[in-house]
Amino acid sequence: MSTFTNEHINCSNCPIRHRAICARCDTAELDLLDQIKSYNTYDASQPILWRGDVLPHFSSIVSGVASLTKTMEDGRTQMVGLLLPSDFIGGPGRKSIEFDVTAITKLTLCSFRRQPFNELVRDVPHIASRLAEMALDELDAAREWMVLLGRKTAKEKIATFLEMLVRRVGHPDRSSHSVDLPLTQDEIANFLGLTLETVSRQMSAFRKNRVIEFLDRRHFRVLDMRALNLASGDDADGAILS
Amino acid sequence: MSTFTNEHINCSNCPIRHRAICARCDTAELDLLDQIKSYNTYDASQPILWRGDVLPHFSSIVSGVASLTKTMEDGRTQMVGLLLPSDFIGGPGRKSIEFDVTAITKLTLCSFRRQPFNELVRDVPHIASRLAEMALDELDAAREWMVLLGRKTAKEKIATFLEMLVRRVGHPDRSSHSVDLPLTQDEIANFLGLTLETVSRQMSAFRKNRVIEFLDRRHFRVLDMRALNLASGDDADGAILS
DNA sequence: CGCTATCTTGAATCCCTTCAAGTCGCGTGG
DNA sequence: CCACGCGACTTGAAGGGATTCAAGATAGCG
Repeated sequence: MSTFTNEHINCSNCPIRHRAICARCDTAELDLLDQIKSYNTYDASQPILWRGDVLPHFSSIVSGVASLTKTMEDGRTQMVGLLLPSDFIGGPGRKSIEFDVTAITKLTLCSFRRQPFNELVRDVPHIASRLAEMALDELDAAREWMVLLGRKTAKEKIATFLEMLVRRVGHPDRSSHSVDLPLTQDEIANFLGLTLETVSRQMSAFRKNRVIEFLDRRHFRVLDMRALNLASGDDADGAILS
Repeated sequence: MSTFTNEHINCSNCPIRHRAICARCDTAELDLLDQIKSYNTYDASQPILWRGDVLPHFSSIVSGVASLTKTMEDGRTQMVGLLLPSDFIGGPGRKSIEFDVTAITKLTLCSFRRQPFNELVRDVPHIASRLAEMALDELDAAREWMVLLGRKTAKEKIATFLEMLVRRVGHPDRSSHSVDLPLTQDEIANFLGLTLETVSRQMSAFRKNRVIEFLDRRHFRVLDMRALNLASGDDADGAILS
């Protein structure tokens, strides 16, 4: 089970205060949210929700990484979302969830009770419009990922994935700092629609060509960002090479 | 260019009145929308927007079918959305669009001017919350499609696609009525992350096995819904079905 | 220091793609 | 009226990129 945290973090110190559902709320609106919120923490690899589960909360990720996956009857698994801080789970008019949610790293959620949260969405435009905006951002990201899943080669998939990691969890000062790689190769395979062997082979190829280097299994550094960009297939002149 | 339609359809007669962005609006709110709306029609195959275009409107599809696609530099194309009546284009905080939008059939859009629409989203909770809900529905659908693109075989992709058509554009009285197939096999291939040859082969296989039959190129009938459900990979055993 | 999860690498296989050569259906113009 | 042309679809054969199967290497942790 998850650990309920009595500690009631003050919103003004919250690391996702200006990116999450509450981004545009004033102090009065934060008070309303504060009355219905609670915190929960999960360990790495811990399941949070199963497909079909009733959603007791609308939750925001405060820290850590979670995955959204769907597994077919024969075991084939596809990750359909990588949830990072400020990403959310649930929504108005949603009693249950369609996917499995799993903590990938140690995780903290800020959760709002469903019923009163729905009322806030109904009554507070700052929350409803921010939620719409965030859902549309996620929708664009999901559609971009559909291009990767449907049309990119294994090499392009890996390059795009590494690029995304650098952009989303990398240090602002790009190449000189190491990037955290929170996923195993098996999880990466499920994210990219590949097998773990193919992920290993492509990663090794990038290592051999000195495009990336690994400090340990969980940390890598980009040595040649241009090569990575070219390999991702998203670049105009990327098609000319490779 | 699109044809501007002077005809000002009354919202109360609108075919998508209870499914679109305006679904929860009262008459006063409809009046606000009415003041900033206009209608446009497009011919089949006509481009509506290109990737990167400035979005002058937030638009709802009133009738017809449109596609949302992304094409890579070397020509590989992936459809990332099939827009049917009540689906929308645009959103608050979106000045431009990330994908190409094309009319697949003759199409009618109901469009709201961007700036005043954004103000309505900001001020009218009925609109903001409905928009959030619709965006979340689209997000779930996109994630479901990611499973198809990442993990399903060609046969499963075709079966899932046909199932979806029956559900979304088919007659309520399932098997006895023909279903409209608005896409060419090339477009289907781009939707499913396949080639048109593979689409043709799999369709032929279903035809030979008498799972479906074609009345003409644009209309088919499902002869064996159970076989289709089994082939889609979504059901444990195909047992529980309508 | 050994156990186990994770990752690597090779070889064979397979599903889908690619390339090629048609057929089909329909609107148009001679 | 029907031949023509063209877009859409079909079908076959060859090829290839990713998977599958199978060992083994590595590393993180007790």
